[in-house]
Amino acid sequence: MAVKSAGIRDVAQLAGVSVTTVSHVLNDTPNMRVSVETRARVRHAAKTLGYGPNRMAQALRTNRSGLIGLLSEEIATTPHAGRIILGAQNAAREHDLTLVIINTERDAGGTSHRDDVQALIDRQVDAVLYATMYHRSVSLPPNLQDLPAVLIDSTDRAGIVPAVVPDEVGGAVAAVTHLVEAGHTRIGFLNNDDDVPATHLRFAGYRQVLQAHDIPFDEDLVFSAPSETLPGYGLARELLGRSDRPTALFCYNDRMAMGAYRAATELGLEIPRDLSIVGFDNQELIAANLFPGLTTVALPHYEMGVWAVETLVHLLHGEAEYRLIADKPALLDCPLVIRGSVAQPRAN
Amino acid sequence: MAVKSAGIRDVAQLAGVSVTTVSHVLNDTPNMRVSVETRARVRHAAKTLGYGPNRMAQALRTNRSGLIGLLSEEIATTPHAGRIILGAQNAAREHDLTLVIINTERDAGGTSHRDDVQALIDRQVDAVLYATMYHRSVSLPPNLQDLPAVLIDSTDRAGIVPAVVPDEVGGAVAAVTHLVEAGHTRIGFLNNDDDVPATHLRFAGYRQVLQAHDIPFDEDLVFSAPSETLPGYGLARELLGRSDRPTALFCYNDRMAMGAYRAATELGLEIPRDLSIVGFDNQELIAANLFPGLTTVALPHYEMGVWAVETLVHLLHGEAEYRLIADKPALLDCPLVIRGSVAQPRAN
DNA sequence: ACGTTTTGCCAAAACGTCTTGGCATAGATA
DNA sequence: TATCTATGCCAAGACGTTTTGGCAAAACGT
Repeated sequence: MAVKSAGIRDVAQLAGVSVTTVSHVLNDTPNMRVSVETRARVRHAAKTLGYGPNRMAQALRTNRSGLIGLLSEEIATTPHAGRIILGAQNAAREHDLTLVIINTERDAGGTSHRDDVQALIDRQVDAVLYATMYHRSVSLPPNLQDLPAVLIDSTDRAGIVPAVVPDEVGGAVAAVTHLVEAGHTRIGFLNNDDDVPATHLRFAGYRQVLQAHDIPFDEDLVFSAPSETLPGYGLARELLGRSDRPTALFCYNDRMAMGAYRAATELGLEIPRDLSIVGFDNQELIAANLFPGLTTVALPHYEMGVWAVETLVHLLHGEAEYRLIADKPALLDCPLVIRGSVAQPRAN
Repeated sequence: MAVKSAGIRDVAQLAGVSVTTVSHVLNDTPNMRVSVETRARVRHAAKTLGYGPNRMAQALRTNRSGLIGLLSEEIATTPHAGRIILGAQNAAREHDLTLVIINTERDAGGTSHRDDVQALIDRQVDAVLYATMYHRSVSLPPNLQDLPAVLIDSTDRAGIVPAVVPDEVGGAVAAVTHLVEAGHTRIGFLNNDDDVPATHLRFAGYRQVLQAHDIPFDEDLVFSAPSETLPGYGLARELLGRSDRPTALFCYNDRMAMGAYRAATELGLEIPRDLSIVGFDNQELIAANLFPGLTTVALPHYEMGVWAVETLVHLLHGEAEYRLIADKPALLDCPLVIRGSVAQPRAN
């Protein structure tokens, strides 16, 4: 079945040179001394034999496996992880690296995470990507310091490892600005009640926009609850039932927005005529399938995957200073995705 | 940074034996001849040094990399791919194999898929998993025959490669039976209109249940449209607007079911009191977030990932005959996930 | 006591590549 | 012409394992 493929020796023989020369030519060894004709002959021979280097032998000799490990929480639960993988994979391929994936449990106690990292180290990965399911601050397993690493969607509590996270504030600013520019001034905010960065940062973005537009902040317009559909429904029900109800809602995430849709329907409010809504996360399955489509903010999962791999490559090539990058987490843009849930407020 | 770890030589030295002996002991080489005491000494030495074998050297020597490639379509688009990855990864880990993932484009023309397979071969994977995004029949790139392979969620048009797919008929039977057992006899079916296996098989399951329960098949209760929310809404609207409307709906997938929910709401039908609905796919984001939760059929993505890896392992160990397995695709169970969208039909 | 088997261990080769330190020849410099 | 430098190439060792074929010593059989 598996056909034994040509080795460097076969190429050497066909080209009539030594293996040394073949290696030099195919690797473009800096300041090698091989005549132009010989190079051509070698390249030709390699091509006709369909030669590809044996990665294992290469790895053994050079001590670089070309593998990079992606440690990802809960791959299954969310499409987000998928986009990270996709971005990382594409970037890796660009640099002739191979992505190996290990799933890890979110809140596994004890040495579980350390074991996962160790599993990757045992497999000779050159570096590791550590991706969490949502933006938060983590304390890292100690053995992660044994090799280059980059954090995705989380920051190192100790501030030692480079990290990339979404620009939550910017995303919230984009969302709320969109509402303000449509003419809204009474904008409710259905926030998450977990103590995670996103909670505070999206709220900060919300306030920032109000202030920039001289809209007074009204704390009666801000409610918090677990970031699920049902609590979102409950909150929206309450907020929209009031006589001085807001004309627009900014929701912590798309699931809460989904709940708000239901509340609006039940109260006889038509979206976006009577109520504008903006979500966060751009969960296609929800946002694109609601009626009307939910205008929301996209998280840059794909881009974070790419960024992380690119950064690793720089690190591995020694082109970048580890500490320098680790200093501040990189912020990636959260673009607004406009669908159909925002309109001008109805002239009373 | 990366600490150079102990090699087999260090272990040998510490234990006072030759590397040969160490290798034998640690690999449990069949009918090796090493005294019990020596084994203990070697094991102890290995442990104290924290020895782990260099996989690259191992791979080079044994010509087995321990890598298995997962070629997956459109990782990003769907959580389904995530569950396949998760299952495959867990099973791989169980067998001390490492999963490397390559994303491929769904309908990429030309030699694209062949190139993807080649990329994996070039990376010395021992075998490959080929996963498609939804159940269908494919023609495989020729170089996939150069090494063991298993198909996930698709079948080989040529019938050469082993495959595992969901038991669509069984799933549909479970869904419709659930409705029948709740007392429904007028059950509408909102089907997909693509010519893919699932379309025909789920329909077959639907008919099968009717027949088994002596319920006459009424073709006016079966509608087809693209399997999206909006078409689902349209179909449901039409079907439910009629005077002799069905008391229950079986939907091709959860998105169509989501559309049906909306139609029901607009027509003043309360789910499940006035209308029972069963979906297919168990897309958590939709099914768990609708009101009430959607009873639906789960696809065995995780299980297919596991099955595929297990099968590969058997193949690699030569414990199973390739042709034998390839003969018929394996069918995996599609269990019913009961939430809140089914009830007895209302006594008129 | 002598051959034979079994037990316990090891030396050395091999896997396919990269890399160091050469050695010739040709051209340049004196 | 004699020396020096640059050019073009190669032999051989190393990376860390596994595996083959052995060799002593101990155990066994007669």
